[in-house]
Amino acid sequence: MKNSASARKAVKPPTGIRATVVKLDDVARAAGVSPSTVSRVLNGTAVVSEAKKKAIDEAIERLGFVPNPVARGLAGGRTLSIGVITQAIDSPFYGIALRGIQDQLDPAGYSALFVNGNWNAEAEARCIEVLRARRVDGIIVLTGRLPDQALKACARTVPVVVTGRTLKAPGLFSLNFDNFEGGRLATQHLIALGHRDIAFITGDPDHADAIERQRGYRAALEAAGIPYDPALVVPGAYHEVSGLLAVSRLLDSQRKFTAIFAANDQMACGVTLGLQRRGLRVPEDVSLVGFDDLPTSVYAMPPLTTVHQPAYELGQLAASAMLQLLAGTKPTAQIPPPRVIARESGRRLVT
Amino acid sequence: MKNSASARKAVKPPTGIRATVVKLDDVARAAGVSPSTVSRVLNGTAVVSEAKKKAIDEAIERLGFVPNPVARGLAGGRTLSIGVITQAIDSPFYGIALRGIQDQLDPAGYSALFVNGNWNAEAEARCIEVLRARRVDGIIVLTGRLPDQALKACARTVPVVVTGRTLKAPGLFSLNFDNFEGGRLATQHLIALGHRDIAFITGDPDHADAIERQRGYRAALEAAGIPYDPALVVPGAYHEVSGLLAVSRLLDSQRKFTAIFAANDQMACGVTLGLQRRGLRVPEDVSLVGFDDLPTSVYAMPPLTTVHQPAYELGQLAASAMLQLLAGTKPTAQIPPPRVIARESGRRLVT
DNA sequence: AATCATTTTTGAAAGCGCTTTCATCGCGGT
DNA sequence: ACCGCGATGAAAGCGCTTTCAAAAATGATT
Repeated sequence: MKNSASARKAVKPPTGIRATVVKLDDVARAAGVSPSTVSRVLNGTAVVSEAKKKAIDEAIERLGFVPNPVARGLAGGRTLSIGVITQAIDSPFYGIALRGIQDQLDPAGYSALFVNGNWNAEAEARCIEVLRARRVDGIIVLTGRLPDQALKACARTVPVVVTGRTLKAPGLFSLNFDNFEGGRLATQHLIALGHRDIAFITGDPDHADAIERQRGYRAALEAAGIPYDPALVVPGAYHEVSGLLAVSRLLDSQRKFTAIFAANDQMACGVTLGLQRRGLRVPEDVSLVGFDDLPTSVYAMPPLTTVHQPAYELGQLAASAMLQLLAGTKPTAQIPPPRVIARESGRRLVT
Repeated sequence: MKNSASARKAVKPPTGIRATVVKLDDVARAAGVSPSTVSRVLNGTAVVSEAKKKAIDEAIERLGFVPNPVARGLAGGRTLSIGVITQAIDSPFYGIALRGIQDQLDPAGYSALFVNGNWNAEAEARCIEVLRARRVDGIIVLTGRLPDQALKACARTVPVVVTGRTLKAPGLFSLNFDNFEGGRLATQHLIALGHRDIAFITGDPDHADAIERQRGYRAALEAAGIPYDPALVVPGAYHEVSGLLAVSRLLDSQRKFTAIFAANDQMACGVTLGLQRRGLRVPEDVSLVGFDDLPTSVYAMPPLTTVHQPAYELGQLAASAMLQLLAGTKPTAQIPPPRVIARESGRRLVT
């Protein structure tokens, strides 16, 4: 019987450095106060006399005490962790946003817990369950397909920040980028360069932003008095191959065009390749505009003209809105408006 | 006095849906057993009679009980979460590896906690502290700059899987990609195409893999009897701009070359642009080979010949090795060997 | 200056939901 | 009837937060 005990002892201690973790009680003893008081200064839950506060702070410092987030989570509720539902952690666009989130959360002592929704409402619902089970203090949903209702319901339990849609509800803050305006601007840019036969490669029609961008395209056309021609609009799916495919469909259709607006940079990338495969060059033969302004787009061949979308800021704003929600203040963040970044893939039409 | 109590009650319940969470005790009561027994079947910690086991499973199912990971973490030790130290969550290469990790961990019920080391040993050390404070069950370190010693020390407390280096220690498993061979293969490929004046753009010299790739470059040269010329080797830093800069330095040096091997795809991307700025084309004037085989490289202009590095598998392997470590079995995973993917950026040298 | 009613500050103790010892209870073997 | 063994339950935490009540400090009042 003794053996098993000593065996366990022999297993745990080898922790190497600092096997014994300092806990709140140690601090309390060292500072000559009760654990409750330590907890109070730790959380700022109540007023504590200057003297004790100082003694406690000192003890914490001296002992190198770090509160155990797990215990805090169990006892208090707060786990100092924020769940982030991303659709694909390896997406070039969202990856940047995630970094923005982390950079904002870290200094506040919060950790982010990323889960992948894979553009699938059901998976997202499961993600929410996982996050709730883990007692996250808040949930940030990057776009996604969860019905608005589900989000609102969720927001009743835990603060929620959602991007990619506009939604009002208690405990819920939404942050939306003006995709319509972005699409309009991109198209207008092409029109200003003298183009009139502008093809549009749509994004995945399941994404609200894709639809908005297309609306922008139509609006710009209309404003310029150019009739909307469905033959110039080909469906894409937001990834490179779909751009490649789309452009070859476009070429096969025989409908003449001098410019293409692709609903995102990844497709624009595929478009360039598809064009080149058919002996057409960007921008000599066809002008091309993308959307997103991925970091790689600067180094595309040719460097891609595109609509800048502030992914990093998006993440930062979402995270700080969450922090505000948690602090009880009403977030007011706004995503900066879209703007087109003219590079070399677009050129004035010479007749 | 009563007020404050009722006030609190009035605040909590509005939880909306399923305010009352089912807990282990409820299951125990429903199944007519003690909490201990429920815990036992939950964890498979001890043998439980078929009858009770069935009753418990049924109760769990019926009540929709989900164990609280936070409580488990506090009580038992296991938190079912794995810390992952990544250098930059938005890196195109590591992003994919992260997905591999998640895809492997999720079905096992584990969650990944990502923290950024930013290629900085100090930051990584802090990451480890954070992860330990959060009581993660294991730590996966993707490359990084932490000294081997630190990792070994850490492995004494918690299982560690590290990539990008080869290291033996108890509780530690390492997974390394053969960068030397990759570099050799890439160079050899160019040599086989008839090139002899092959420039090399190095990666960040602080990364072990960068050095290995360069060693591979030299080895291939040597094997082919081509003298190593330092004038052909220019420093890069693994990102696009550095490729751009490197190539212009190369061009300025007047040293003639017919091919370039860039230590990663991102720099190759910058190289293409740099070359084009000087009126040179890939592959007509210069053949180019990259390293990594990023998903975007297929759609580069021209599609990039490169050394394939299995990022996704890397993540998967690391994660399953961790799972094995946790299960007490010795992981044996191996990263598949490098191979070059010939696309259009390399072409036979015509004299 | 002494007294009493308040308001603050503080500590004791009861959890949070689960795991894990430790002791107990049956039960077959001899 | 006695020993040993496997299945089970009671109870003691894990490290912290939070309630509740006691103690100390404050101020008003005579």
